[in-house]
Amino acid sequence: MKTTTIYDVAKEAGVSIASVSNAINGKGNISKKKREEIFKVMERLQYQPSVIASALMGKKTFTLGLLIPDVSNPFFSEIARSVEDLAHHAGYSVIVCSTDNKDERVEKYIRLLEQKSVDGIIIGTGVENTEILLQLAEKSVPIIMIAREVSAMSVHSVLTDDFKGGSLAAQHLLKLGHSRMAVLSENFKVSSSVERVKGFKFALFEAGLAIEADDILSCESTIKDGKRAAAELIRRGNSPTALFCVNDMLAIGALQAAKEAGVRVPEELSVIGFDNTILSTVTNPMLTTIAQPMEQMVKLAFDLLISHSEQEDTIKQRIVMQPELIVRESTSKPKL
Amino acid sequence: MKTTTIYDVAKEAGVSIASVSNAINGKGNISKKKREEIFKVMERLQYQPSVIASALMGKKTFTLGLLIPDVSNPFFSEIARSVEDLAHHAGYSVIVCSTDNKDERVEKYIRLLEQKSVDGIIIGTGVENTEILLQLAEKSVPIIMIAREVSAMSVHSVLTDDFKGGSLAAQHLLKLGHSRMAVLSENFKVSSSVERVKGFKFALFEAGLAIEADDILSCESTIKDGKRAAAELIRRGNSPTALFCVNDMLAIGALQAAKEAGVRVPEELSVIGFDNTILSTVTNPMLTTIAQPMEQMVKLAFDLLISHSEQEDTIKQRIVMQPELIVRESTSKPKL
DNA sequence: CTGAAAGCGCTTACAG
DNA sequence: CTGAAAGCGCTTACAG
Repeated sequence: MKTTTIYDVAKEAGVSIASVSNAINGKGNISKKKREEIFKVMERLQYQPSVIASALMGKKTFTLGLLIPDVSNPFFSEIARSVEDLAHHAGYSVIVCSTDNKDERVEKYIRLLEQKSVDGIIIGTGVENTEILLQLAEKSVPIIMIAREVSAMSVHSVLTDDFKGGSLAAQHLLKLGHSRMAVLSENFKVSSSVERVKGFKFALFEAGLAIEADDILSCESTIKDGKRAAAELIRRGNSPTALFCVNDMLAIGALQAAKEAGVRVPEELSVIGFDNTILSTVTNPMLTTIAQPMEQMVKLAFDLLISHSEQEDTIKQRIVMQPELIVRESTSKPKL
Repeated sequence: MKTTTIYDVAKEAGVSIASVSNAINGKGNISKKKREEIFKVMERLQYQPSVIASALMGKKTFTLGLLIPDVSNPFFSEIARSVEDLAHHAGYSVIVCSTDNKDERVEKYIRLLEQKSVDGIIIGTGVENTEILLQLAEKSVPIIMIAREVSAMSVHSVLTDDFKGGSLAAQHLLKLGHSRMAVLSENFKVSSSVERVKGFKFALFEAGLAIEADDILSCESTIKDGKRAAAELIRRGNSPTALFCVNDMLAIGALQAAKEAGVRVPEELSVIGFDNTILSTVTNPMLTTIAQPMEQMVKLAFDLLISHSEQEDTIKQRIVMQPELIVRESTSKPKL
């Protein structure tokens, strides 16, 4: 079926295509009468302007790219939803790109998004080879980082104070009376994880405690991996009384490992997560965790991205948000 | 920064833009020498063809739309990931559209997708006013329904045998020895839910049992709603020994209600869900549920959509997949 | 206030 | 094998 074009409505309305275009965009001067006439015809013909064509004329595509490690991970799917809602509200659509934290995927996706002339890219994924992003930042497409950071990058970024978040976790555990703690960390290449661990250690240090290198386990970021690592920790015996997990996935793994080993949470082992994903409300016991103000972060990021695309030369901002402790059921005083 | 166009590489390579285009698309005949020359120049200039421009010439946009109720719902975010992977592999990107099962959002998104000339739309969301879809089906953009159905629609669809799924749940409970059961159903407008409940009731009927109208509760599809409905059921007293929830979200709500009321699952109340989302492995007890073969379904849907876009006239297919019972910890024999 | 014309970056017959 | 030219559906100066 032939789609109706601006020519069809121009002919039907007895005007030039320029007038139709002007009517649509509220540009130029058109007599009220003609405008109304044109709108009527558009309606009757069910005319839909082609954003493809108008994009080719240098207008926006009203499409945004969102790079995240994995949409099927609740933390990121929640981000995706927030982005989508804001975008939709502003007339944009969003192309979701799951990178699995693989640089090659990042690169491939970025190239794709460039070819499609997206109006901006929101990056919520880690990148090892920061060259990729630096190059991208040089180009014309506006980008912004969210919940991730690449050092010394000249791009806007909005993130949580991960160091503070780690400290918060430690302080909570400290206050409950724990002194022997362990941590499950994601792959040390993820900057946010590193910061969280640092913050955790620092708070311990301030309290006059130290954490043994042995008690900091590194693993991938899946439930399964968290479970494996936690199981190992438990098997070792002489276990800590509390476990800080750098994200909720790992914490859930830890919960499962404890359950299998017959270790009661929180009575025998307190577990604290990070991110406050929906998962943390679903476990039993429900997970104590550190929340990032994701909705606000997404809002800030989005606004920055969109306004940025208007005024090229704004100074790159780095907005840091405050994390918050959410106490639920997985932490308590250590058993004597 | 001016982006480099086909003209730039043509000039640089000393050929016409037609030759560059031919080289890129492997069309026409170009001497090997010229082709290589051209590719070298493209590389050097970091030339990226504009899909916008080529789309305007009637080529594909290599963009797909995905309509689902909510990306932040694990069931759908898993679908989104599968779709994305297949799409990416085939060179497509996907625009994710969360509809909240609202017709107005469906309409708005569809219009947006049309204006962007997507190559196809995957619909995994319910629609009340089927007119919307019927109209869409008349148009040129190929569509396919997944995990949802709109009666009498002349579109491809791939779905699970929800009736069978409901029966499976009932049979499992029956076999365990339950005779007094209740069901938590989503909004009766969702076709798949209706089928599931029907299947459940039918299996009961075959076993010579009936279910009282009172014991079939309808609610929205959130954890909170499931919790509220289940709490009501429990509060009523004279409770059933088993509860079939039409999806995992509701089942989780039921688990929470039981926990709050001090009703032990599965000892005092068996709970069975539907969808086998990641959530069902995270609860404690882990959720017995009915799985849909989502990956296969997405694969079939995707292939159908893409091939469909090539050959307009294929007969509309309706592919039905078999559900599977996944027994975990939330169901057991009823306490005497 | 309105329209003819050029142009966005490509692809595709069509000559040569 | 190669290039000139028309055209995809728009927008935007520029005349009138």
